[in-house]
Amino acid sequence: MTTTAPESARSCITTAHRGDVRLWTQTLIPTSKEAPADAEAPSHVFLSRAGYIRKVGAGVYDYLPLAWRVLTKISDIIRDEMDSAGASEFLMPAMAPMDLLEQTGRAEAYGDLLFKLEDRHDRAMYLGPTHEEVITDLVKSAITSYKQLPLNLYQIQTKFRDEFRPRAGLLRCREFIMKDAYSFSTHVEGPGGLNEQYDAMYTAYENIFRRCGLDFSIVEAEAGPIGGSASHEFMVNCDTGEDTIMVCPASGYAANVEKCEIGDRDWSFDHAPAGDLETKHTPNLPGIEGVAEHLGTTPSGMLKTVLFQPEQEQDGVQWVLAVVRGDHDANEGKVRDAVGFACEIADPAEANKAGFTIGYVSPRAAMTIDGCKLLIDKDAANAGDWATGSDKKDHHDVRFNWKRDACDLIGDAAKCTVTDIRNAEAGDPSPRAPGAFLEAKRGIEVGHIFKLGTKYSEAMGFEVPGQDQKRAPVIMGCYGIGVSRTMAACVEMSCDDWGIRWPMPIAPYHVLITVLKPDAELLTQARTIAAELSSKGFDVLIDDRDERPGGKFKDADLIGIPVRFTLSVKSIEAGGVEYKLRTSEGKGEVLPLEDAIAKTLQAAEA
RNA sequence: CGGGGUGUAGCGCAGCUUGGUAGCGCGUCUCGUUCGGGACGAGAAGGUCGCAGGUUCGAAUCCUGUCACCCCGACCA
Repeated sequence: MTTTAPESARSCITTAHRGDVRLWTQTLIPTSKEAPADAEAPSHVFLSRAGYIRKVGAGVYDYLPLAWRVLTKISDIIRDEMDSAGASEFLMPAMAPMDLLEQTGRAEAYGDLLFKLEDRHDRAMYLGPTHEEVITDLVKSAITSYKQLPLNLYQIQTKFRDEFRPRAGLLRCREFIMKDAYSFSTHVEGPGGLNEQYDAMYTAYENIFRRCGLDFSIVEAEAGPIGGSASHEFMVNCDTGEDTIMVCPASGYAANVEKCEIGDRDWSFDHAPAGDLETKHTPNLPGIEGVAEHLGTTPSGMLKTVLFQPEQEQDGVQWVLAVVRGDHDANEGKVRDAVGFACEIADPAEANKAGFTIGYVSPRAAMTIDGCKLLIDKDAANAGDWATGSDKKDHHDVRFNWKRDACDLIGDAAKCTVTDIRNAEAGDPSPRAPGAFLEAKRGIEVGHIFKLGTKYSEAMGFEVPGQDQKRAPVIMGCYGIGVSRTMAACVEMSCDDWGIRWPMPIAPYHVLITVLKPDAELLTQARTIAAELSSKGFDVLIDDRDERPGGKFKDADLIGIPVRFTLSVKSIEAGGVEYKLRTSEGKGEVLPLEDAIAKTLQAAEA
């Protein structure tokens, strides 16, 4: 059977909407003078006040028409670039049976972060925080040969994560919109391999965030299970960001502080003791600053011994003691890399039972307690005059000297390693350029790409036969963009005291026509101008409300449309419309209509 | 999950100590005057004071429980 498309459909070869014209009174833009009491972050305040979002519950928001237009524009850019990079859009369900997550152990790994529910037959279900299992299950059933790979599928969908503490409006919510893509390959290197897929996504992401008009950095992130530099984060640069990124101005190296390497530092245990080891009473001093002050030193003169436990049993190693300078923080990922297996901060009760005095652990505990591995940060492997815990409650030692007081340990390579195990800080030597120093910046993570490897395909038994007729697990990558977070991050990046300043590409409308006194004549004129702009592809919002000028101007600044045309009896008498960019100060200039449109085109090109 | 705090009109808040007619500002509606950067006057509507118990002649207020929300911290593919 054949069917013929109706005549009207033939002219509709594209559904991309450009050149929308909308009356303010025709849509819902509930602006307000005051923000909700709990809003602090600029994006939260302005998106609320400007009528983009509204809180439904903790970390759950309505996206009102203006917000939805922004999200749609971001999504369209994403689709365009993902499609160009060879990925295909599809859609998975938000809800899935729990046994999928149980196959990979993530039902437990996610813990309370997972929204769980039961259906009427008491079957366990969950709302997807991400979709590796669902897609692996799908592709496993559909892909039966290496000839069908590589493949990259993506979706734009609502995700659910029951965050302990949702905060800052859309920046950290429990329900949010995410683009997630998954690639499948039979090999890593070469054509069609994981690396090629990954690089294509890297480029697509660069294009996406650039086209959205964002100021962003690409940083190395905590690596996936494959290891190496297998993960990058895309960060919107902005001082209010939650994440810290480290950059080397000389080499261009940039990394999340969690992951950032530190350049080489000199260290040596060959320092003469400053005097006899002495144990001092330091009661009721919880913080390291307090202890340092009591002992007449500073945190940088102290050793901090952080106790880790292997996540899984390791032969011989039950405890990992990470020693860093008192003013530094031990880094879990670096500790893992140094010992070669995953560790977590030790459970205090278990540690105390094993003989550690949590809060007062010294490196020397490794000498008396079985199964200890000692890691010493390079900055802690120096000099001979440290203050440390003394393995006794409310006591610290002073004038600790590595060579004299822990000789057996530092001489035993099996038990003790000196390496980089702390978080990088501003001013640390760059790992890529000798003589250069790291700088710290703040950012908001809007994209993250991973080389997953075979973690999920192995757990779920997804293997395909290769050309050599051997079955091998498929190699995966996953690539996420927080769509709703991108919108909020953009506001954080680009706003002033009065409201939002959207970049042209993702602004809900390109031009706002503020009709000062919306009588029939001016409104007709506004529609004519809007039609003209629309024909050039601009989306136009006409403020036709019967409000006083002051309120309309305040609202115009608040909602942040990049170009404002003001239409009034005065401007018409003066020969045209008043043209003003949201980013420019003052009143704007009255121009003949064609000049104003020309300027708008210019602004769109910029 | 630890610590702190808040639930009263659409939004922001007072009232609670010492129980007795539920208030203010903004917003909304009506009328009038205004009209290029959040006007002025007059009038009006709108709340079972988070919920459930208890004490009391009487509870927004005191007691118990519970739920929701927020802040700091911890945590965060």
